[in-house]
Amino acid sequence: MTVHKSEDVFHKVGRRSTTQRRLILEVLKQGNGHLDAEAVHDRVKARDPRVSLATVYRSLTVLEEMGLVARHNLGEEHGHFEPVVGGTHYHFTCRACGAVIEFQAPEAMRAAHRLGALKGIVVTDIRLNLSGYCKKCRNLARKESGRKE
Amino acid sequence: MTVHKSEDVFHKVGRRSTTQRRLILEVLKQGNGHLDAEAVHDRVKARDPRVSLATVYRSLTVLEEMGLVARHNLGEEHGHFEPVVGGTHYHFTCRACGAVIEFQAPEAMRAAHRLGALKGIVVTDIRLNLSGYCKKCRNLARKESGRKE
DNA sequence: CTGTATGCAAATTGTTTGCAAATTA
DNA sequence: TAATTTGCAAACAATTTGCATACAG
Repeated sequence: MTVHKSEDVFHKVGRRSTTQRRLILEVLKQGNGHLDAEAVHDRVKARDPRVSLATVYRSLTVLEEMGLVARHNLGEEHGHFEPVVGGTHYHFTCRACGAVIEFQAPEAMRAAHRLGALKGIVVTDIRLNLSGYCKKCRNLARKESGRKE
Repeated sequence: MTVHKSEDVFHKVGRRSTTQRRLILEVLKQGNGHLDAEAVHDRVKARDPRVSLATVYRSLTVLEEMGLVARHNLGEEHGHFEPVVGGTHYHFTCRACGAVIEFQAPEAMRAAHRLGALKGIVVTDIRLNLSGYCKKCRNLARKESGRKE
């Protein structure tokens, strides 16, 4: 009778529901949605100082396997995580201020799948990452010709 | 009179043209196009054993800054590099055999730029990575439900 | 010659892992 | 109680960096 109590999601996949895991998931949901492991760790520590970074990583992996969290390599840097909520969306990252803007791109999906069909490929994952300058930083785009940071 | 001799590309940006840098660039151009730092190092060492991995990394960075080489995070793993040759293209990576297939996607570019215009964003870089199963491995797609590797 | 580039090894960063103790079911 | 999960610290992989030496300009 497929129950849907949030504490139950773990049991459904044969994993234990622990304080840490629930806390981490909660932090991710409340966060702006693009936290890296350390950011998650910081926020988690704020509520329970004894949670280790290792546990954060392990839990993120579990949550990812459960399909509750998605991992992104936004700026080609280290990993960022966000809770899986609504439909698929993609990311734009501002090279100047680091702001992340999400957007939908149905065309991209359609194109990708068309391509797949064309080449006999099964596309299971589409990752579309744009980068550039957001409205605020647009003006700076010209200036930045030298080394950054 | 903008000269275009290959040895000159370095001078144009105020960098020295060294044996190592030229060798690394050459290796990249001759490679299948998606080598990681170590693969580059191996191939370079085959021709000159004293070239260090550090130099490979430093040179790849330089070449990237010069726009001669592009860095990709294909399977969300570590970096892969390929020489910048023709037009823009994107990558599909097979989750089973690791094969990388390049493809064009003009629609994606158009969509991305349209989006940019729409939101007042300047898009300077589009990264579209698909993953799934190539024609060969398509059948395996079903099987893979458990842990991988 | 002057200074940038290299080699080597040590340092960093991001992430994973072994093991004993704590916790969940 | 039995089996996961956690914490801690040590292990790792990928990449970067300090410094003395080698080489390009």
